[in-house]
Amino acid sequence: MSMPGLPPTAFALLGLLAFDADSEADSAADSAAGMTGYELKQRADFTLRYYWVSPAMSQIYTELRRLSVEGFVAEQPGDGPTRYRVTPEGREAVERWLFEGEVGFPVLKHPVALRLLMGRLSTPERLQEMLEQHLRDLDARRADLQGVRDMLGDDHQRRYAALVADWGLAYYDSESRIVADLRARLDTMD
Amino acid sequence: MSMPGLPPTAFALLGLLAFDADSEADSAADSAAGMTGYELKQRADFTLRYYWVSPAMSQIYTELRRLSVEGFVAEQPGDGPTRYRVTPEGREAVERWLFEGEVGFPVLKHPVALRLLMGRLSTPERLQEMLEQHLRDLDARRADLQGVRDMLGDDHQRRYAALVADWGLAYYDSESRIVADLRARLDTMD
DNA sequence: ACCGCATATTCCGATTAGGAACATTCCTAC
DNA sequence: GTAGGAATGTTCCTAATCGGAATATGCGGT
Repeated sequence: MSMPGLPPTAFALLGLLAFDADSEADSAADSAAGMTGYELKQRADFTLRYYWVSPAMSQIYTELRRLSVEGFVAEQPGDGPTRYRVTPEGREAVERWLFEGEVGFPVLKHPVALRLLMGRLSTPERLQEMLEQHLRDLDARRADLQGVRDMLGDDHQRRYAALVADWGLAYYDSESRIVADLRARLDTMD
Repeated sequence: MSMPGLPPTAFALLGLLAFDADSEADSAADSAAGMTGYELKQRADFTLRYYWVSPAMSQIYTELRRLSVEGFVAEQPGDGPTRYRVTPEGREAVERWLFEGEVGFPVLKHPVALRLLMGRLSTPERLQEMLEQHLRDLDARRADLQGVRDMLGDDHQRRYAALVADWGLAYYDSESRIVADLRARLDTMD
């Protein structure tokens, strides 16, 4: 019950497992219950990476073991790979976590902004190039996320995921606009 | 010369030191040259935290020692605290780093989006509350950054810092707008 | 039978995070 | 002046996290 100890990533994984359990409840005849660590990694790379981090494999398994100790997930070592399911306690724990304690402010690690900050030590041409590249990266990332958004469709089960995907898309659009403006300002700066 | 080894934070600090050196060159009669680790921490908390991380003290001193080994900063152990200055090699290293290699895409750790993603496990009321709190946090953060921006003024030396600060302000504004829209959509969702 | 690819898990070293702990100096109210 | 507290300056420790190499094990195709 040592709530404070679990890192957000643990709850994120727990959330994915809860989601998976709910989905499988519908498409009943689905072979095995729960997910393997590998599958969780896939899922995390697909959805989580846009708003959180894409956890390393090592971390996935670390968190799974920890969640298992807490009784929030149940391991099912069949003949094949180990499958993990959320327990009722686990589900309760995520729900509690969702509205408990400090949510905290987003942390941004923005290598482009960091370099622009030291613009004096570079040249306008190089900075323009860097921003142009950033715009291309933004386009690519936006396209990826749009793919995710399309896949979510208007399925009621996934409406929150869709909401957050739209948030992300709007963010990328806004960032592109801002960077375009910056490029214009850079031109008239020196 | 082991360039690849140095983490971005090291270059960020090196950049701050370079900036400091340039500033002191103007206001000549400034007592001691260079900065102490403590001062660097302050400076980092003031400017770097908006686009990068606010490095822990331990990390500041770790990086300083590493930079010293590389010959990118010079330690000056006077009678008081140790002061650090960029060396010409250090300055060269930042400049090289600025246009060399992969810049990389920003990484966002967004606890609010993460929780909204699991909205199914919460209630609309709680989610609204969370988003409202996020809007308040955004306002506060924006105000802080505006303070930084005001301090930068239109000093030619600091024009890039000002540019990046404006970027940040535009980002906060956009995020606020997006979240307000999300709140409206949430109301009509269930 | 063999190749290659996706799956599945463990392990390791290096970084990073986040402060506690510890001095020292500086300022300010009494 | 001086006692107490705030700011300065540095080290140290523990945990978390990263990032991928290493290692299996199936499974499908030829």
